[in-house]
Amino acid sequence: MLGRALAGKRVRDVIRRGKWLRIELDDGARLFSHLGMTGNWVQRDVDAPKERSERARLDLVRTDGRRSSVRYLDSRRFGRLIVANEDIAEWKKLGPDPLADGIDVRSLEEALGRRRRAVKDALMDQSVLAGIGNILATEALWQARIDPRSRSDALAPGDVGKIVRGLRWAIRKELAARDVAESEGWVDVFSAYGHAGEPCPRCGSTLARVVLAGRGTTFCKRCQVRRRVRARATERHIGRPHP
DNA sequence: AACGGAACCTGAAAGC
DNA sequence: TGCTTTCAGGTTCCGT
Repeated sequence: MLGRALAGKRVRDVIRRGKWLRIELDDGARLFSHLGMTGNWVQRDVDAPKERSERARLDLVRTDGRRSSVRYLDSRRFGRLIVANEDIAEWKKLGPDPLADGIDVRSLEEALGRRRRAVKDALMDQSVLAGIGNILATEALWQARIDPRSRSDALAPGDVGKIVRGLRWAIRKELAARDVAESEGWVDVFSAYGHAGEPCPRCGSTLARVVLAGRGTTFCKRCQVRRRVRARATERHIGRPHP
């Protein structure tokens, strides 16, 4: 399956957008990889034995002539590996990638203003921004002092700017933690994520946990303020005096 | 169209 | 010491 489509070919390009990786081969075939929750690519010796959660391996010859083996590990099997001859739909519908493209406040404002879902849910929509998941959305909204349950279209002027700064802060923090952890283990640099029941690092109030769009969501009820849609009277609701 | 909830899996940690 | 429950960095499908 994978082997048949890939064997003997040369890797032309590897790029990441959001949570997807695209490995392009010299004949135009592409291998798409999504890690799901527990997926990971690791490098091993060519002779290294198969590991418990190993789902795939690519053995290759590097440009310096050395042989190398990369293994795809994924205990929960939520990740995906897809071979195709053109870009897959999941790839094509990805929104701007914060690192590759930057975040444009105006277009994010527009995308969020079109949705009525909870703002945290909207931020995790991969067509809004590529790569934002539960951690970054949770941390960014904590930093922005916005209640994650606020409706996306209820954000006030200036809120999207705060969210963008929150996202940049969260991404920078997470990348720095990655460097420290050196791919092994997990460094907890989070202010809210995973700290439900503990004091908010900013105001000391106890962090709350709710479920939003099926995902655990931690936030501070005191300093993350809920935005509400302004109650706007429409002609249907007012104007005509009852007889 | 858009929402909530369940399903897909395995494993670690907490609860009893 | 077990046995059960809960939770997990994500996405997709299904019913309302």
